[in-house]
Amino acid sequence: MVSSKDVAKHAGVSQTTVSRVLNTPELVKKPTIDKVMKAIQELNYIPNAHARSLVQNKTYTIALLSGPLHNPFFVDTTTAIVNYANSKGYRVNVQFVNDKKLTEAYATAFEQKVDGIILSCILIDDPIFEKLEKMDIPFITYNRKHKNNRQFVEIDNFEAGYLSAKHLIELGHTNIAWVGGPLTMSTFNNRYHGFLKAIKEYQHSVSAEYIIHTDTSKMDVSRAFQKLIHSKNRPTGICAGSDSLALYLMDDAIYANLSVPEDISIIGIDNVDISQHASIQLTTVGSISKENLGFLAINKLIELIENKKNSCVKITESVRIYSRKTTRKI
Amino acid sequence: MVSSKDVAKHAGVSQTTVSRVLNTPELVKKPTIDKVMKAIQELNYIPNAHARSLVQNKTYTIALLSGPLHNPFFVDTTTAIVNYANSKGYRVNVQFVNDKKLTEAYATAFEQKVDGIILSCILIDDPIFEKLEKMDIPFITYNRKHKNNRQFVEIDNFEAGYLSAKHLIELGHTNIAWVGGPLTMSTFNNRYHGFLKAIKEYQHSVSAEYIIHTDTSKMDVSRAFQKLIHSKNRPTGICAGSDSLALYLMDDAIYANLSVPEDISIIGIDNVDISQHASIQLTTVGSISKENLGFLAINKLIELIENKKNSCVKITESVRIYSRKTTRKI
DNA sequence: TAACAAAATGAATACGTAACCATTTTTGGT
DNA sequence: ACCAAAAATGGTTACGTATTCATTTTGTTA
Repeated sequence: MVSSKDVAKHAGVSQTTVSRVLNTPELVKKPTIDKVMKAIQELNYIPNAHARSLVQNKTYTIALLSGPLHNPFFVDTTTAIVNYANSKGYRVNVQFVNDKKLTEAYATAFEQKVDGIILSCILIDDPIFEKLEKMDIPFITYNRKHKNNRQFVEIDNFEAGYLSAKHLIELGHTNIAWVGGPLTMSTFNNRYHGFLKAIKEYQHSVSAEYIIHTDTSKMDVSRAFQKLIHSKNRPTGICAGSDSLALYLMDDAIYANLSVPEDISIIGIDNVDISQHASIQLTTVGSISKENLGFLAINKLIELIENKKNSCVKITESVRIYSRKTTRKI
Repeated sequence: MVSSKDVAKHAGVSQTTVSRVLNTPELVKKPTIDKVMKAIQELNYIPNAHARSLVQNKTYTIALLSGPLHNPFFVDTTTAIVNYANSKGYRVNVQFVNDKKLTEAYATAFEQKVDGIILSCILIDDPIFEKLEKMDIPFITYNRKHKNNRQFVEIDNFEAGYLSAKHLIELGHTNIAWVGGPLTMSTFNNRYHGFLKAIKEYQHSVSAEYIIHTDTSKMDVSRAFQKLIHSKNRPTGICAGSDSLALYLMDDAIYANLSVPEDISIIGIDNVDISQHASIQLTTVGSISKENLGFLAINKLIELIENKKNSCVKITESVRIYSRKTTRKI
């Protein structure tokens, strides 16, 4: 591999000068710069980022621990995160974490000595959190958060759940189901409690007979759906804990020969990009702001990295209903 | 930052021994291992991957230059690539490349001294190709390929285009449009020529009045669609150059109050995961094999990296029709 | 032209690890 | 108990860069 020493020799200067040409050319005479640049071209020299990291203790690398892309929420956030980070000169190490081997994912992130970590997949009570804090690397969570989280970006999950239920109630639904993910995740937890609040507000007229907390895999959701539609008192509307779940439910509904929303209304939360597609037109609750949650988070993370200010970043975006075609008056 | 030297001092051994405990523990006595491990725990030591890279000239990092995730094809491939690479102990540096700043993307990949590069975004005539070869880093393309490509994984694009047109012809369509991406990309190029072949085979009875090669952005596709439906002789079926384009076209069709497939048939190519969703059920052409194209490519790339065998990898997967709900008899 | 400041360059070093070679300790066979 | 071989450990170096400090060259002023 051709190194800066090789370039130096070839150009008849010191390695120091080569380094200067690349980093502080204003300290180098023009003819010297030319000589060195010529040598760089001729030898096809490319500086080694690892060696630089070693001496500068700065890697220009960020670890992203994302949920899987079959969840469209993570499609949107991953895009926003990677693109913004790249535009700021950072490389992004991506891992798609299933909650099983989270620890492993962290390990590889730590070895890289990344400048920062951005993650979604953390549980309210996750023991990994303390390890993260010990690392003394800036990190931020988006979407989900830990109970002790100091840096996070989320939507107002409680309000989202509340608005979701209220939307169906106001459309006249009186038997509403909840299908959400594990309550160990802050998102589903808060959304569910928001949902409950709305139901309770209308307790005289509305009931939620079916509350299902399921795993987020397609199969588990299908199982939940089957349970729902074969129940004696089939709900007329389902509040899904996320758009991803809502899409799964729509899939199940259609394959069960139920029309959405004619036979059953479905509402999601997150307002993922794909929910707007004409073939889907999912009614959902999402951030008022157009800024993607991932963008907000990576933005703040890079600020933390570069300013080293220990300021707390706690962002909770307001939400609103995006009323589309998967819910209807009853 | 705590280094192996710190651990060594704390454990009363040499740095060499610490290194051995982590890499070749079979060469170290049990009690010594225990001492060292204890020190590692106590100091919360994590080895520095960059330093290791420097001395071993091996980074366990792969650069992935993918197309954007709003194209569902890249959702599927990115998932497959990242997950497989991680399972093999490789980190993946992801970049979502728009064709403008491709060069920049390569630059950062090169600086990382990655072990290998996996990329989709390359043009048939791309000048970057020679730089890539010069780098002497194993690389492989998936989906698209360069005219001189030695390592690639693709589907049989010509056949795919052919089957796509043939499908509509056999359904009785006689006025069929083509909406594809730039012919500078091997995919669209071959698919288009396959399409043409089918049209020509039935020349007496079928015509393709509208051939549109567009950019792949939503807006450009919409423009193409508008042109099509406002034409004097509106086609009854559209062969889209990819599922991504097909989905855009479906979106446009529905918003233009045209039913798919009642008013217009649309067929894609790629058989992306989302095309199976009950709300979409896109008829498409895709690989017969269940193995994702990205998986095949990363698999081969890691083989190339680890065996250093210079064998050519040229994989062209056979394709078939996946007949769903967006095309109909006429 | 001398004197001195400023600009330009170079030599040596550190970063954290693995690898190589040298040395010490242990083991096993007589 | 002794010796050779094997096992275990340590000292030193290299990887490729940026940085610090020292030295040389250039430019400016009296």
